[in-house]
Amino acid sequence: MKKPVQVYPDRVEAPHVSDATLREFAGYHMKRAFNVIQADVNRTLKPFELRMVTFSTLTLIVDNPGLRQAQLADALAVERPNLVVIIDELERRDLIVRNRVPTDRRAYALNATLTGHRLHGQALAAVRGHEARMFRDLDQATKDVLISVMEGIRQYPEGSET
Amino acid sequence: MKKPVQVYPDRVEAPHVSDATLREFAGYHMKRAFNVIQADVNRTLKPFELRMVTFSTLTLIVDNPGLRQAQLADALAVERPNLVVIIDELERRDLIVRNRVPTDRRAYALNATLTGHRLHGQALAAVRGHEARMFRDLDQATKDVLISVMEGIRQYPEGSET
DNA sequence: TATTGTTATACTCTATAACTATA
DNA sequence: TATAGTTATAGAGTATAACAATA
Repeated sequence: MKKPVQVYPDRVEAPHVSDATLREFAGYHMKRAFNVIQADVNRTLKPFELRMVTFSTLTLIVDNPGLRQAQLADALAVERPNLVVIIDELERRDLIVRNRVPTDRRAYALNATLTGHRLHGQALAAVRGHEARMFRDLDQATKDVLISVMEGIRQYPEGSET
Repeated sequence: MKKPVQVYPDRVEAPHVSDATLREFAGYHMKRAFNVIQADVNRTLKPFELRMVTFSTLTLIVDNPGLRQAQLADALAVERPNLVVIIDELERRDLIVRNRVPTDRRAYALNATLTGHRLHGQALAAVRGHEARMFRDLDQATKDVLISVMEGIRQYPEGSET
């Protein structure tokens, strides 16, 4: 079977696009790779009607019963107003509940329901499968290096222009 | 069947939030790191009134004179419809021009103007500064590993669930 | 005064269907 | 019929200001 012939008659322009300048930037490669990962994880979570952010949110609530929204927003690096709609969605699906905190009536303590725990267990297994798929070519040492580099970048303060 | 008991009596608040489950995922770390990078590069490009995507687009046009929009969209991994507004923006600012291709009147050949070349030169220097800032703690070997890992992930085909 | 959660809003990014004009 | 560029639209992600209730 032969390649489909792409005819570009007396084309002057290059048939292949050079991205030599962009390729020097690690940030460019990260964006491209992250898009692939994001798409794959969302595909993976689709059967559970979860997205990356709703899965992460549910995970933190499962792991930290009684968490408040402000703490959660901080842990997820999500703005408080944006978290509200995420919490709304999880609560509407009866995966979590907002409980009033008796000692501070401004705040809510967030807890996963039984349904939430169950769904989370299933989704977690699926996400682990996704992770294995995405990083199957990496030995553990390389993956550890990758994670420690990401960790280092994440902790740069906002205005760290030295 | 009884409802799960939701009692969290005299909890003040959890003093620290555990993200132990999420931390096992390289994809989670990548998201967080990429958000930091994205914010920093956009801050860096603000003086030029460019964003990450408009900078990348301008770069490819500078490096590949006469590029067509479909090739560009493919190279940037951006959908064709989304590229149109990006090209519109760059053209409105007189950074690039759409030239008709005489041999194929459906297509445009994209070229940077003198203004576009100049702005790109300045922006490129700034982005190199950003990159040095973000990855200042990495030796070149580690950075090369990072890039090759990202490259590998990026090239996974859409439905590669093995 | 400050904080928690909320509403409203806006801009960006991503994705798909369908149109037009050409090939 | 297929392709290049376009229009329209919709869903997410991200960010800020301002408000009510409470501390």
